[in-house]
Amino acid sequence: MQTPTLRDVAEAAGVHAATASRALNPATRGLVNVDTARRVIKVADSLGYRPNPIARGLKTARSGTVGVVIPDLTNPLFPPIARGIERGLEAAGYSALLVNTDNDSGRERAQVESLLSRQVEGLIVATALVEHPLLEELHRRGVPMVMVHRRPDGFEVPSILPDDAAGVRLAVEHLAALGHRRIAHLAGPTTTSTGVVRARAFHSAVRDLGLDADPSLTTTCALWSEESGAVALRRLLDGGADLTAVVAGNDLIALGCYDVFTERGIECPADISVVGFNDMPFLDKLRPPLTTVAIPHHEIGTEAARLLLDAIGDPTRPSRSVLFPLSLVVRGSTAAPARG
Amino acid sequence: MQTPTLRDVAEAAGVHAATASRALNPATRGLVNVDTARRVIKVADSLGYRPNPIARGLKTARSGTVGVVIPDLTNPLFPPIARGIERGLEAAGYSALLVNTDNDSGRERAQVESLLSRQVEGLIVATALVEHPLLEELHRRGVPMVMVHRRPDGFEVPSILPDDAAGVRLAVEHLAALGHRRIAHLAGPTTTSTGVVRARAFHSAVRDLGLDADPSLTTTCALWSEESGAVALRRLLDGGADLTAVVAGNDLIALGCYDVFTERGIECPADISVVGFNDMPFLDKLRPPLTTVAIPHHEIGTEAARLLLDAIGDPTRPSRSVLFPLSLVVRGSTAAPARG
DNA sequence: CTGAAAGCGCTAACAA
DNA sequence: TTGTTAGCGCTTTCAG
Repeated sequence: MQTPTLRDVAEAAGVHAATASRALNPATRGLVNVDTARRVIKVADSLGYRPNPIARGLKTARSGTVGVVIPDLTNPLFPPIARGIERGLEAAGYSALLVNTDNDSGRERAQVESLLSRQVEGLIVATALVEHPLLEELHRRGVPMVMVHRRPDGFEVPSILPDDAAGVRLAVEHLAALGHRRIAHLAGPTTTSTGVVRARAFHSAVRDLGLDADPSLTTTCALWSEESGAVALRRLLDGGADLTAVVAGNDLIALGCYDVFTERGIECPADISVVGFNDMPFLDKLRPPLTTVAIPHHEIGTEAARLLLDAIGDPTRPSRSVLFPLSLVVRGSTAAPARG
Repeated sequence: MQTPTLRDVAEAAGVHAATASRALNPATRGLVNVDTARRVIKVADSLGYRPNPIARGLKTARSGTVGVVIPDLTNPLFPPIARGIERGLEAAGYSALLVNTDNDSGRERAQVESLLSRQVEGLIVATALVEHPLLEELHRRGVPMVMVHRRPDGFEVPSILPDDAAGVRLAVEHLAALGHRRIAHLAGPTTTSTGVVRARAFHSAVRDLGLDADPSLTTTCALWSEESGAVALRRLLDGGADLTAVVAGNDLIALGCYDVFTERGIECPADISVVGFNDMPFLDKLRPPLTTVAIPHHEIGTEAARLLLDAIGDPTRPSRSVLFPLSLVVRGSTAAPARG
């Protein structure tokens, strides 16, 4: 015999299926005689009854699942967020359906449709390249939604963002405290909001701290990649930039700097200090271990889950966004400048 | 109006819902007049009809989903496997439901139950610590299943395994070719099949190649972790072991060796060469970049998906297992020994 | 080739 | 407090 159905339980307990349903559902248990309820529960238990959420979903249009849209699971940023989300959901009895989009808007649309047709009750979207029309359409359709690491510009959706500006400021303050005055910034692509926000924050931090605000100390990377970072630093150095420290747009860009150091015999941190951003895994294994700004991915995930559950519970609730504080992880790649 | 239902389509096309169903389902389309079918399809298309897989699943007990059970998504081993699985499934129109178990057998059981109750048609299990009873029970229940990176011992389940033995042999051969004769092995935990298999392969490789088969050159790590690796290497060194190279059970263990090198002023590869296993991300960024055995995770995932789809398609098909060839990625942590 | 009718497992009125 | 009756959206006999 296959997994027993509600009817089997009802029959075995000598009650009607509806009564069994009520007894088994904590929310409606109050409507049922305490003894009957107890009996039904016992029978269900002994039969190993598991409610079929599919059948339930068909009736209630609720599935107990939410969709999590991630551009690329192999990017170490996302797994901790995904785990945080799972953790945040499980207390409420929800579970997450993860999908990869590979940053392809066609795939993304298909995946989202598939999630929706599986009756997810809401979406957590962590994509940077989300195609706007899709998001806006979903929002109009009233799909509960939370964005992670990105805020849409046209409309109001709750979002969870790392406080990039504060993070960059931490990095610059740290370098300034060590005595650096000529700090360069290898900004992330201007096509990403993150890149822009961090660059802007860098400039205000430099200004506020009264450091050398030389425009020739800033350059932009074409991609968030090691190779782009290397290219950018070479460009700066070849242009004769006089710098003692670098704030990289993210860790990969910082890794690119390491490559240039090796290539040109530059000592880090003696000649140039470097700060990354993200605190990817294994950064502490580099030589020197990379100082970087850490993002609490797991907490961000948990919070995203909470916001989404809130939105599902009360769709009229005004959308609330949260900015997460970051912290600086000081390792070996930063030190006082060797020269004045 | 919400997403249109089959009835809406049928009505708009002037046919009965049953006919519309047949026309829309490629498998039954033959039973319907070609023109009618065409018309229905056109109407469905123009209405933006999406079949509700939940309703369908209720009837057919098929859901188009498979469950993927992963111990820890933040372990860089697994994301590429997950992506491979997704890729392998998508062609067949299936999608994957990912769950984390955190290596907790209670969680694992709960997650698997939840997957099953969501009508997944099969399971890809990548857990090392899978509690046997669960697996065996699932197997008895006839749940189609594929194991990744592990073979159950009591019963027959298709599994995809990296050819660990061949990988270890590659590592040892590489070191032998460089002139090493006294090679140590920091084995993974004996509680894991991987740990045991690699250790055994190490010993036969050493023997076959006529190297020094000194038992004092082998030790076992309590965990697959950096810290355990460091502890193990210290133990060997403190015991006065005379070695010029180390084959580590995996990359994390190799990283532990790096820590000991730093701690004790040992030069790598000049004093001691190290080979890892897995080719985690960013190993090329270490100083020195780690030579390691690479596992084709993505391909393994794709193949796992294929095997599972096969098993779902024909549950009687005899279970087939595949051993995946590995390759050695030579980087800077291995070189000829400095002394004879 | 197409329609009618039943039912997958569950829940939500409504009635008793 | 419990049972009856529908029906979620779809597929699948079974007739016609």
